[in-house]
Amino acid sequence: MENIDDTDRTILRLLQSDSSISLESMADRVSISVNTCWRRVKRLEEAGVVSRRVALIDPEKVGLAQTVFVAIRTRDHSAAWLQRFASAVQSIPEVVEFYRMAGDVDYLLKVQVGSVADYDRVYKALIAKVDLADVSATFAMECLKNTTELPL
Amino acid sequence: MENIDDTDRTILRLLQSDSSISLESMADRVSISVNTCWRRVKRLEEAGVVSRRVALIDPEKVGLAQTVFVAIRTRDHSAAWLQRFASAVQSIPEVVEFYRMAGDVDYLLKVQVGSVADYDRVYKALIAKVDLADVSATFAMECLKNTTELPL
DNA sequence: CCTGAAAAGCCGCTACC
DNA sequence: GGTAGCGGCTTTTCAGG
Repeated sequence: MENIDDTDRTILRLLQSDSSISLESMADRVSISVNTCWRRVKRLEEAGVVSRRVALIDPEKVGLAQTVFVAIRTRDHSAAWLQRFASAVQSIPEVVEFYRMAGDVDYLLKVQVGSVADYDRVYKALIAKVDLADVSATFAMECLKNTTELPL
Repeated sequence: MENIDDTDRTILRLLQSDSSISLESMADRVSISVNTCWRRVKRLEEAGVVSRRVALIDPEKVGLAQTVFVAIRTRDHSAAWLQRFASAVQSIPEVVEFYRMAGDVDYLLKVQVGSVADYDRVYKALIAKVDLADVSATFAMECLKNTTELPL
């Protein structure tokens, strides 16, 4: 999208903190009419700035409070291999984030599971699918912050 | 919450993939009445299983596509220091995730910014606030997956 | 063309069976 | 757990700047 002005930014800030807010109170806060506010929201949605509306679930309440970061070094660096590797990792639902990195770690995964034993299952599933040079896991002891709100 | 059955899990799966779904189509998919479905959703919300409903924003569309992971080793390990450190880091909006880790890295941050130069500003703000033994950043080159959906 | 007001219709919510 | 009605919100339409 070309133009995102301050009003849009305020709208986005409100929506990413609570998407169940009514158009009326949103319009109030932004000091525009309900209608104009509605059009802006639609425009932001259609442009893909707002990519989706979701419910966030408390990991503790569903027994998935263990976060594990997995640093991976690969043996093979060909495009074809990467393709296979990427789709294999993406299809694992416990892998909630997956990045190709700069530096000596090639890939970084964030895995969300219930226990260390659960992680081990994911680990085994991972190494069964692709050949990896080095896989090292670090476990989170405590989550001090975890937000989906971008700093707009 | 005590009891989360398969029906609840299906509801949660639907909600965390698209919270704008109507109660009607949700009830259909789960094969229960609209009323019962509504009651279940309310119950899950009140129990805090559904912690919030938010809009997700495409980082690329707002110029915040640079993800940086920051590994921190601390000098001081007292409870008072941790308190100060934690609230200082939590108040930085660019820090979207923040974990105390097991292993030789004490803390891991995920920082969402627009550029490497932006990260440098966050870095400077960070070290200005607290005394740290070691801060090392790794930059993500490509995001292959990033979901808020837990593996239920 | 864009904005604001107001009407129409749908859906969430409640109350009752 | 089901049904029906009310109320509020989204969405559309229309008039004015």
